[in-house]
Amino acid sequence: MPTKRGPYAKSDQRRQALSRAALDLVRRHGHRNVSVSDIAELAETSEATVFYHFPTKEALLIAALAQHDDENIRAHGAEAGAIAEMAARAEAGVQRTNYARLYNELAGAAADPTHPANEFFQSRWERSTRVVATDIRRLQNDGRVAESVDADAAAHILLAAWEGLQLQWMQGPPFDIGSLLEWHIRTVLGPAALD
Amino acid sequence: MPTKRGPYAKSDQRRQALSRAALDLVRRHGHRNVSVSDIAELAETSEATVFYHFPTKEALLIAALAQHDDENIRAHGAEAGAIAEMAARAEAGVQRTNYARLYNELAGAAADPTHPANEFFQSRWERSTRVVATDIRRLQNDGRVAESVDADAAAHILLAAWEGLQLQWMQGPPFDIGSLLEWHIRTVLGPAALD
DNA sequence: GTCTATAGAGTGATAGAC
DNA sequence: GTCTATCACTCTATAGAC
Repeated sequence: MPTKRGPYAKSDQRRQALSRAALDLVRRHGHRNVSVSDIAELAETSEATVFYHFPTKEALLIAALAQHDDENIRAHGAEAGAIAEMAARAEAGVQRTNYARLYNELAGAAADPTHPANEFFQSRWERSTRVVATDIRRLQNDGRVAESVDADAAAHILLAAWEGLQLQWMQGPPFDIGSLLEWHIRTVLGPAALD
Repeated sequence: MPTKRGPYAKSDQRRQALSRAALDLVRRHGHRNVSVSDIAELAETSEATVFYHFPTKEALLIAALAQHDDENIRAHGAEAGAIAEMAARAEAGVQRTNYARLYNELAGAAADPTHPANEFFQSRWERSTRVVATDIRRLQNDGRVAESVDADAAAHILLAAWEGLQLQWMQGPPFDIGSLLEWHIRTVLGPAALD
């Protein structure tokens, strides 16, 4: 992995600039209204150059998702970042709506193991599950969740339900996602989990 | 809504033929490997004609999803169809894998309310929730599920978790989705729900 | 290693013929 | 109402210049 001062410094910088530009434009206009040449223009390079650094438009959009995660982790620390990432879809505001739409579409497309976003989502999911399971074990140590609860299974299900609920919520019509999630957590982990 | 003998008979037939051809090709090759002209060819018409009947390739693919549902409902009856539709993603085999990939990708894209597939998924989701909630109430009448369980909330959460699990399962690596679902149902509805 | 020029395929939009 | 011809745009692939 080359660093900023390594032999691939220029490529790294270009890729970064392109990821940032892509994320910026996606947030403002939505990924369907952004063309590769728009991104190239904002990053002050040519469309052809973009396709030297990224094989497809999709690959560039995946890099934009990763860029978003990086920003969150940088802003809130690694663990907070991992939790924040799970909440990404539930966030409000136009910026995040457009981001979440890209996220959802790529998450669906990544159901194909050969899809370039597959690896990204797989490791993201794995990280999220680990963080939540750890949190559940902490609650068990505190005596707020019964020892009989299978922390891994519970983390798995809680995240899956979260994911499904957020997708459904974005497809509308609106419903109270917060209370449903709370109800679910108390049902799975026990009534004292959120106290 | 014009019927087969109404004034738009020809258009209806074309649309049907195109939906069928699209579904057929998607199942065999995956939607990313199918071009509109491939579909036109199989339906024995021209690419330009396809774009007269469907505004975009995506609209045609949505019609293919609906075609799949229609076939299921015709084969298993309306209620069985509604249940079968929920299981769509968990189904095995190459045919259904390719179908499920299209389903997942469009479901994610439909998180945008302006997306043409939004209405399709919204009504599908509404139907599924209704069927499952009804089933839960039946179990309550039979005394196998406690009356204290909120049937609507439970149906909501069970379907959301199902959706999320299946998406995650398709993104791999494999895990035992069946036991997780069973565990979840027993946790939410009570231990006797599946007896 | 980095970038450009260019050609090709696929998609989407339009005007007009039947 | 149905269909065709045609064009513009975006994305992809490749060969080669710097």
